[in-house]
This record gives sequence, C-alpha cells and structure tokens, in this order.
Amino acid sequence: MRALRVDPAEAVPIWSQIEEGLRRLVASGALAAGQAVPSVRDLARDLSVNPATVAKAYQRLCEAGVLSVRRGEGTYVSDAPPAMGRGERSRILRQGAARYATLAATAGAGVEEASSELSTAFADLEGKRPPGGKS
Amino acid sequence: MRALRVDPAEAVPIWSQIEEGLRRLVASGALAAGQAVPSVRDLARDLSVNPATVAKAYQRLCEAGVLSVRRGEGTYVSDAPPAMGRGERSRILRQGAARYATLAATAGAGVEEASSELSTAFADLEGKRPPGGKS
DNA sequence: ACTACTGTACTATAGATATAGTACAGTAAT
DNA sequence: ATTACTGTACTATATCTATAGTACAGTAGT
Repeated sequence: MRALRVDPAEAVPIWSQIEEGLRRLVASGALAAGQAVPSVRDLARDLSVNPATVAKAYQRLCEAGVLSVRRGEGTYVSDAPPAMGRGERSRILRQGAARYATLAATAGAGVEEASSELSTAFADLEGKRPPGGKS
Repeated sequence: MRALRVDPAEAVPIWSQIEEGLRRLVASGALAAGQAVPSVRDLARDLSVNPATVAKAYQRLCEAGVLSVRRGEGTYVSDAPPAMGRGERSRILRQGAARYATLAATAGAGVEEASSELSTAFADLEGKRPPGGKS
C-alpha cells in the first residue's frame, strides 16, 4: 500500500496534495526527523506524475522548514519542525474543525458520529496502523 | 458580516470555494429549501469575483441537486436535497475525519482539543450563530 | 411593447497547473 | 575520471482557472 496518493481529478492541485500528504506523514510520525524522503524522480514515478510537480511540493516544504535538502544527496525530514504561532495554530484548528463539521452535517451526521469518526482517525494516526480493510 | 467568503490566494479554485460554501450554508440550514440564492451577478459583485466563476459553482450545484434553477427567474435551494449513498457517506465521513485529525496533529493538538473544537464548530453550525467576535 | 431582472453562452486575454524533455551542478562510490 | 545518483533550472505544449466584456433567451412587472 502506498503511503501517499494523489488524485488528478480533484480541484486542489497535485503539488498541494503531495505537500499535504507529506505533512501528514511527518505529523503522524510515519516519517521521522532526519529520515530521507523519496527522490523527486522516484516519487514522481511512484505517483505517476511529473517530477517538476513533486519538486514544487518539496520546495514549498523546504521553505516551510518541514523538509531539508542536501544538494546532490537527497531530501530529508527536518530535525527541527517549525512551531506554529499561537494565534495561527488556534485559527488553523478552528477552521479545520468548521470544515469537518460542515462535511459531517452535509453527510447527515451529528456531533456524536462525527466525534466517533474523529477518534478512530486519531487512533489510526497515532497507531501508525492503516484503517480497516478498505480496498 | 458576509456569510460567504473566498480567498483567491488559496490553492483550491474559487468556484470550488463557492460550491463548498453554499453546501455549508444549505447543510447548516442558513439557506432553507426553496429559498432563493443571490443572483450570479449579485454574488459575483459581493465576492469581487467574475460572474462566470459563480455561474460555474451554481451549475455544479444544480447537477448535484443542491440547487434548482428557474430560467429567467433565479436560482433556488432544491426542495429535495440528494441523499448520499450509504457507502459513499461512510467514505466521505471517514476521509473528512482523517483530514481533520491530520490537521490537528500537525498543529500539535491531541484528540481532546480537536474534539472540543469540533463540538464548538457544530454548535456554531446548528445555532446559526457566527463564531466569536472575529472581524 | 418596454424595462429590468434572471441564467446561459460565447470571445479574448492572462496566469497557474501539469506534462515531456533536456541540461546542469553537487555528492558519493567505484 | 567515471558512473550513478541527487536537486534544480530551463524550454515548450496543453489544459485549467479567472478575468473582462458582450450577447442572447426566458420571466416578471409596468
């Protein structure tokens, strides 16, 4: 199973999907600090996208301090992942919660079900164990 | 305060932001079934975007069954909002939960804080009351 | 009929996105 | 030096996104 997936049909650009996916892997601990990430060409081949698209995601993550590149050698997860400002952290969290709540409401789910799914998602994240038998 | 906002700087296209925003308003009940939505030109002026961009969002929402257009008269919230397939509903919900959990983890938040924010977001949604004094 | 609104359908332009392909500089191992 | 990898920087093409502007068909009120 690939740890990273992209969908060209989505409205959000591929480089953004890659960026978000890598942030996820780093945040969940699947990619530890100092660990090497796939080369631009390897990941591009793996995802069936253009190397330039992967390069753009890597560049943005380097600027954000999530990744660190050693030229000619490879790209690695940064040792000191950047800390978020308190105000921004709060804003991001609130916005994400609103987004998920909207999604759940649209699907006809209430607080309980949404919260339950959230707990499951957290467990999957921290347990580094992929969610149940989905194809 | 505008009920709908868009950010041209985001990676996700404006028509997608409008579509999602309207889905949110409908799901939260801020826009009741049968109620008229702003005209393409009005909303475009209000959001400072192009009418064609709003039109694209409206068209997609019509195809999805969320909106219903009476030609020459206006666009209205559909009386029978489409029900999601059980499998898809579950998939969407799970995916949204995973996305939010990732976001929270990236921000350094645990299950408790994420769940708390979720409850707040739900209350804001169902209470039709905008979140605290944000400008 | 006239006016004013509605959604829709074009043209044209500019920028972002994604693709393929090529080339260059730095690092490591031989 | 050679080989093989790394990230980066280009050209060129095609598609999508977003813009401005114009035009047309349908509806309602006068």
